[in-house]
Amino acid sequence: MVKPISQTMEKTEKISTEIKILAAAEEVFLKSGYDGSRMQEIADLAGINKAMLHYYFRSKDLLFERIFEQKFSQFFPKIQELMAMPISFTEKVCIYVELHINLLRQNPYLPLFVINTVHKNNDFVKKMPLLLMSEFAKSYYTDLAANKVKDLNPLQFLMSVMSMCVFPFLSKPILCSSINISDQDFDTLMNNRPEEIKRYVRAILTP
Amino acid sequence: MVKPISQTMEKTEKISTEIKILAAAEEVFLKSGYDGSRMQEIADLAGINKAMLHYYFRSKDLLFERIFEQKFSQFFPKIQELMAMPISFTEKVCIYVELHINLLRQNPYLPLFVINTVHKNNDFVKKMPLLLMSEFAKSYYTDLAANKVKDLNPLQFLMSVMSMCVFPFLSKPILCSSINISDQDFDTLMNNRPEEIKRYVRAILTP
DNA sequence: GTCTATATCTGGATAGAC
DNA sequence: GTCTATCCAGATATAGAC
Repeated sequence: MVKPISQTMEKTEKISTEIKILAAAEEVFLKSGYDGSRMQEIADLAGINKAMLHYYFRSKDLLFERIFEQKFSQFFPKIQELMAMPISFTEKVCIYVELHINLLRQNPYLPLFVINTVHKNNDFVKKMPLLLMSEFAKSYYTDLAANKVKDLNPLQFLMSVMSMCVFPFLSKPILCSSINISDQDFDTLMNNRPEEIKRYVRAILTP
Repeated sequence: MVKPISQTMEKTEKISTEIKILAAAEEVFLKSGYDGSRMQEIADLAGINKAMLHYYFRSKDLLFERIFEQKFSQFFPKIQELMAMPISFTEKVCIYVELHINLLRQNPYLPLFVINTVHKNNDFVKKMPLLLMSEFAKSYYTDLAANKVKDLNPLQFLMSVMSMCVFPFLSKPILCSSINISDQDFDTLMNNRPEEIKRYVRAILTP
């Protein structure tokens, strides 16, 4: 590694070039993906020269990897504390729904970006620790033993909950065109969505 | 239009070049999208020369449009007859689930292809007639008046049903990596999925 | 560290022989 | 209709002055 690590943060007032590049790269890559993004576009947005991108990150591939690893870890909300809480499976799922939808409302490009990248090269995902499902499943079986939830396939169920959270953001353009609604309408829809999903979750899980 | 229309179908035994190109283009574009696809790759797969692609379809854009329009119309299952049937809303939704999942099992690349294309250029979707939602909603309100279904937001509900059908195919790589399952395991999961979703649908809709 | 200029390569598109 | 050869724009990457 011959990459410089930002070492002049305390001396200068202005934001370091490295940070500016990372911010610009994030914006461009998230909106357009790897193939659709141009180094020139990133340079323009960062207000610097194309050559600087290579000076700091060597290649488009390396810059992209840096962005992806950072964003992928944000794709699912943090649920460690959630799992440790002394609440029922149903309640955990309800809180998860709220966390995930709020996260996606703030990062609407995240799902398509992550899915496309993994689809093209699933080596990316192999490096990531992803124990979300199994953590949830444990909690489910505890409550099943206590007869607090209906007997079903937890994998299918959790897949369904995630689907209901994530898919609307992926299909937004089709949805808005097909039923002719505006961006504001969509936002209200997503604002009401956690409550709606939570009703479904309770209807499905109640024994 | 100076494009030749395949006129030698009845004389020759061999498949016309136009058909071969379309088949190859479909495969490549579906797997890699517009940006990720190369004209050379399509030519190789069709077993012909790159120049022929331009002879028949003039440009990459036009060839892509041709493929997209054909595939987009397949993205949602045909539901006209379904709507005309004298069955309840709940039953219609259940049949829809089965139709859509079977369709996607046969065309697993379709969702990502359609979503990416529309995301890049939503002019594509504007040309398409998409009255799936409103047809379903009408049926819902009929049954609501007869007290046969619970009172809820039909748009949110239908969005949820579609999410549960489509999203697993989009997230397959992440899912398989994260819980460490094989392609066969995924296929069994999708084989069982319609029954599982139909259980959820009944639990949510039953008053 | 930052710039300009340039090298190099890739990929879509065309010309022209057959 | 089909091919080979080639053109040319656009994009990544590097060289070298400051």
